[in-house]
Amino acid sequence: MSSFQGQMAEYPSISIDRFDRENLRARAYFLSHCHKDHMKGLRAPALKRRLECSLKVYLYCSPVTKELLLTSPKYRFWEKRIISIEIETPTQISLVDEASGEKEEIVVTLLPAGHCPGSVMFLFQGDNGTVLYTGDFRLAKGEAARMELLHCGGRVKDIQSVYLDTTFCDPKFYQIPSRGECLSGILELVRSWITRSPYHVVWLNCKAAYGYEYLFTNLSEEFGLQMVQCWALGTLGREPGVCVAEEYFQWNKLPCGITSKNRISLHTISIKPSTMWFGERTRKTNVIVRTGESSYRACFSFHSSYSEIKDFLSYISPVNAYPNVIPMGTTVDKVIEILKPLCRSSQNTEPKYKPLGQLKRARTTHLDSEEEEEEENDLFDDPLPVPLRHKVPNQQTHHPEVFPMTEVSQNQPENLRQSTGCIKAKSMKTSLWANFIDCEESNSESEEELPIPASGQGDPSPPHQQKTDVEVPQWDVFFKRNDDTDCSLENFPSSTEAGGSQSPKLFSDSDGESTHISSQNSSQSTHISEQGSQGWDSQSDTVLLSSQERNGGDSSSMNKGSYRPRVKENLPGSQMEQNVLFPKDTYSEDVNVVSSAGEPTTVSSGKHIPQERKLLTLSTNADSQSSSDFEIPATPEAELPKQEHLQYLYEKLATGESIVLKKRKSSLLDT
DNA sequence: GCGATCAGTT
DNA sequence: CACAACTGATCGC
Repeated sequence: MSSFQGQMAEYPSISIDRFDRENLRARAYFLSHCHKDHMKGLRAPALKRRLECSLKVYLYCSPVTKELLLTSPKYRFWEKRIISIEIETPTQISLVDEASGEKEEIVVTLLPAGHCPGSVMFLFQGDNGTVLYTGDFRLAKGEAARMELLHCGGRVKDIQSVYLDTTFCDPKFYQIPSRGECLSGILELVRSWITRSPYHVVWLNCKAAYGYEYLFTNLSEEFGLQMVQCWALGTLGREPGVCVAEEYFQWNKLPCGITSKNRISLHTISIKPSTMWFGERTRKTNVIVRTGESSYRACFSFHSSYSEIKDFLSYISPVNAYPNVIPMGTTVDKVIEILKPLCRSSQNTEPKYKPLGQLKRARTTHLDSEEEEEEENDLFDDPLPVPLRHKVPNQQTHHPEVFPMTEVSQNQPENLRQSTGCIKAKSMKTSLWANFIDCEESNSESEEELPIPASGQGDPSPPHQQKTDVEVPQWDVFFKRNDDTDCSLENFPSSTEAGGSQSPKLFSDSDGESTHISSQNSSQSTHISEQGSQGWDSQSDTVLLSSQERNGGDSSSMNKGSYRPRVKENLPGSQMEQNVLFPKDTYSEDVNVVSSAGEPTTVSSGKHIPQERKLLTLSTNADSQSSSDFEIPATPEAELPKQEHLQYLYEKLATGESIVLKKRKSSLLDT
């Protein structure tokens, strides 16, 4: 649970993930992801009033987060005041103090955080140095090294401070199986069960949180599963019997495998995702643990493990690191004690490790007895004793295209945001729950862990530990841009007035290297700031935004076709598929049966379901969301989505409306 | 009645 | 096992 208070020492005029108290005075707000503990005060009357008075205050977040947020009526008042910023697109924001007129420029870059759909880290660059706020994150070892925009000229950027997700920053959480490992284990368990008969089903018993989309997507892809969602919090505005084909089972009986009124008995196992960890020396065991006759716990984590945190931080090697979270059972001091040795300041004062080779940037790496072990540490495997570890090549020139101002995504069809049943859902809640808990809790916490798989017809062999890393990303998609020599952001120019030249229309430098958009005092027009030789001219991929007021109406023309998203995390296909599986929030009434062949079917009575299709029952609570920023590699044939497509995806992601799941990802681009 | 907070639950 | 979110009780406005 984040205990970050919202402000960073270097840039106190902005607030991140906190919107109360001091933060009410912020010049700009940032939201890393849509989890409640990062949204404190976001819909409080105090902030609402502030918005009404301070027309230049905006909230910046990823496009997916924006959609997720706006799907809830409670946050709808933000609609005109949110500016979504594309992932990995450095964007300049003018922070204006409305009282004094004082202005500060800052460049923010959103980096995928791998925590939940839309989750990002914020990299801020400005007069007070470069700082990184991670929000909540789960990044595998080495992933920071693959993030191009954490680098500059082939080196990791000079980062002053990192505000770090330290949820598992405790040696007891030394290792958490990777998503790939966990997925493999779950896949195997699911496979071993559902292949037994058409009536063997799996109930994925997820708690109220979104972030499981990675799991669902992969499961549905792997098995072409039909998925029936059990919206425990009452998103079903229908009679239970209507939700699922009658010839199969009674909706409310599904999770427990009780024989349906009419005929067929289902054999159900429940799989409950939960975090499992392993100490440094602990032999990793199975990522699946049997907890009962027909219940399993499967490893799944939204946060980086202790070793992943250390890998991340030591790679970034900031001057300072501040914990955003104090894990249970530990103290701030203990966490800082862990973080400190990974920071540059510490290494400089007491170098524990003498560099043996060439460094592009002075950076020592300490030897931590409890950490340096076997294959986990790749520090010394490389030819150079202290490898740079960044994998950003000296790319060929890739001229950035004109990035439009990103608030264009404000222009969404209202109807997409208006999910059905948001009012009804509430009233259905009770009865649905009643139906639901009617089932015996096959995953009850009281169940003992069963060391030996129970026998019987329904007994799947426990899957073996998975060693395969199924999540090896295709990193080449990261390397297409060329800004190798583009370090200008590291030495961010002093906050100069954007200066003379102002043009009413979007402008792109002739050499394509730099496009700067800055909205000045006028709320009606957009101006180009010629940055001249201030260092800006080499800032490819930088979008300039102002936190000042813009009218929504003028932005649409800015977007059309001019923006070019990165492939990496914006995999439209996977988002779409995830979307299919995740009707949005409490506002969706649909129960979708999704077949691999296509037509997502809102299950209604009498709909025939082919027998050979398996059913995977998903139970989540209402806030489950679509999509994921997880390490889903780009499919080789994936194309760059167009702006319209992306917009469509973001909307769908947030609303969770049924999206036709055509054959595979690529086809989704064509909707 | 609403929101904030805390404790307990899942 | 934690996490994120929910529920209910309490308190103050």
